[in-house]
Amino acid sequence: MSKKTTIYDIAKALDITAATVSRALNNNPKISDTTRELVLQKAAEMNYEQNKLAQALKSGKSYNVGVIVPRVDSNFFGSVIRGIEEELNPQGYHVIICQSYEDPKTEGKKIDTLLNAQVDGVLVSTTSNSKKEPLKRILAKNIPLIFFDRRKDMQGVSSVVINDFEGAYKATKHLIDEGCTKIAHLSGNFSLEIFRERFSGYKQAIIDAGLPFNEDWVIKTKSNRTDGIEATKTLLQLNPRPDAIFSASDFAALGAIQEIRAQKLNIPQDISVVGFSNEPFTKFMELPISTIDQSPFEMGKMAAKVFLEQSNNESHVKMEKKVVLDPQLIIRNSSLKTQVLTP
Amino acid sequence: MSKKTTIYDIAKALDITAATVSRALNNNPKISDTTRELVLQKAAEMNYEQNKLAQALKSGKSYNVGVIVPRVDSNFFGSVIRGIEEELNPQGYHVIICQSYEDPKTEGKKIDTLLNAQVDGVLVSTTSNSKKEPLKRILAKNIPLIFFDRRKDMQGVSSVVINDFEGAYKATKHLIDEGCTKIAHLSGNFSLEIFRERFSGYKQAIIDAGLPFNEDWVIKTKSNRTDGIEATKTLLQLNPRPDAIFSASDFAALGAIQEIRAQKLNIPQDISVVGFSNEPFTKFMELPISTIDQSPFEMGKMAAKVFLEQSNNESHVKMEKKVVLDPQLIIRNSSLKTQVLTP
DNA sequence: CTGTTAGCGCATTCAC
DNA sequence: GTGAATGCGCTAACAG
Repeated sequence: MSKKTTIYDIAKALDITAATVSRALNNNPKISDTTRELVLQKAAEMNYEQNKLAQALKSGKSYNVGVIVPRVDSNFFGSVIRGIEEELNPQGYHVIICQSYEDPKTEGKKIDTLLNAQVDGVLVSTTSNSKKEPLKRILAKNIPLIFFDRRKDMQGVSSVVINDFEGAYKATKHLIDEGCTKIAHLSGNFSLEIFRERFSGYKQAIIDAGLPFNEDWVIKTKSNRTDGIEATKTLLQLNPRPDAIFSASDFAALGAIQEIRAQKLNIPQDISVVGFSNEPFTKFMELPISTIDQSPFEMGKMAAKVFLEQSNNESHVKMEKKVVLDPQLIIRNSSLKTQVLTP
Repeated sequence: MSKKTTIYDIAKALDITAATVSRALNNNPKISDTTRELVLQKAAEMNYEQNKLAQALKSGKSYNVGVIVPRVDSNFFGSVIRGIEEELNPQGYHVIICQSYEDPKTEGKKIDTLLNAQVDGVLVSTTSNSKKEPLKRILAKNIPLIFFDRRKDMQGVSSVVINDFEGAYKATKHLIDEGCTKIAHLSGNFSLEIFRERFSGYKQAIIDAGLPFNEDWVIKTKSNRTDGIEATKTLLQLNPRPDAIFSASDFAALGAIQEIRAQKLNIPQDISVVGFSNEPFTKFMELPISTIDQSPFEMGKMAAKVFLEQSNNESHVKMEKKVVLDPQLIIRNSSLKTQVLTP
């Protein structure tokens, strides 16, 4: 392996100084076209490649941003990350991925190692009970911190989320429009704002429609199939029995559907179901599931854009920007009584 | 914001020299326990945090590894990345994610920027026609290069893949065991080794069973639903009609199933279907799809382990390690004629 | 326009 | 054991 060539090597070869080489390479105006050409040519010839590390140390800018998500192997976060990467890479930034595994302690650790690594920004989707201290350490260093999807109430931190209230409202309203009057709700962990909001949207839609709100019809579940099944078992024993289920998660909705069918009830005739997240499988089912799309890809791009803005903002005034994306209701056969969709 | 504290700051505070501080912080044996304690305490007190960038520049080790995948928003690659991250993070490495979008040119660019960023290793799942030059540039720098899932034939490069031949063979054999004799194959892009291997495995299983191999029953498709539908339309017009379809992709298998049902044929009675990849949706379908699991998580962990080995290998002997994971056949109702599975 | 000097923060010689 | 000096590779300030 040939040792890597530095600007000194090419300076020596051209009998000029390293500073000049640097200038040529960085399109510094204070340099003659001829020497610039010379340097560029020689650089190419010698297979010169800039050591970003040295540049980073010197400039204090690493061109790395850290992204912390609970997990990367989920459709939602995968898509968000794709959006982030797609937006940041053309700007010369690299994306460092970290997983918190929903654990606040791990999250804190990852934040610290990212900080050590001198990242230029941190984008995070928080865990259900993130500690603020590590997050504050980011701010203390004047490094842009952006929340996406799951935020925490912190001054000076921008966030990109969807309007979970609105999404839930739309879903519930849709069920009401389809003639449902006894709408149950599979809710999530209330320590996460997103689930509180979805619950509120659900409740508000019911109240706005003049329907009675029934505590018994709200069941907390984890976002998985088995919890959806269990909760639905409970719901189906109720009297009167709900005629619709709005689930705050697609996976729980899937469980609901399976349980409903196991009990030989018809969807959507007997019970309509709407999920949340637009997981890929909801579209592929034989009975496609109505759901709320969170546009994760756009969320990622938007989070990246907000970071870039913040990053380029020279002034030391902390700006706090809240971007709220509009969720989209996707109506499929699991909730469509009034007409049949053509696939 | 207080300026970040360096080893000089803490040296000054203790009236010793930076070198000593560095030694204390790095558990260098040549230092007295007392001063070490003193330094550690002061460091904590002053909120000292090591600047990995400076360390990286000095040591030549960035503790960053680059991972290049066609896309990050797929279950398979998401899981692989999770495995990689899970294995590498405890060792102090950060994972930088790049997407090639299946484009060899983009792939080359990402490789170069990763190289500039001084990554300590590159793990890549190649595109269908990756150029070797950028990949060689990695090797030329003596940086470990590991292929996973999609490899390229290159000397001195380790790889972690599954045995695609075996997977396809198992799937086809299973269909034969179930009594199918006219087995069609939805194949993928032959410029990717994985699809060539799957085809070979399919063909071999048929030959080994003494069944006739029929060219017409092999159709090239992209890994998506619509291509699966189109190909299946063609297959169903054939005479004799195939009684099974082994698809090299779950998405194409899904399309096949939808088309078969659209034509009022029964699965698996009339036609059995087996996919490939164990995408999450295959399990959730009302008619769960038999498929081949590629254990992406293990693949990621293994790729990371191979990197670590290679990285710690002091000798300049290039080692080439090939890890081949065993694919697992997952039998579900789309191909199970002989008995009914309890879910 | 170009050369000189200095420093980003750290770890590693070499002395003592 | 500890201090002094040096360099990783690059860029910026200041001269000229």
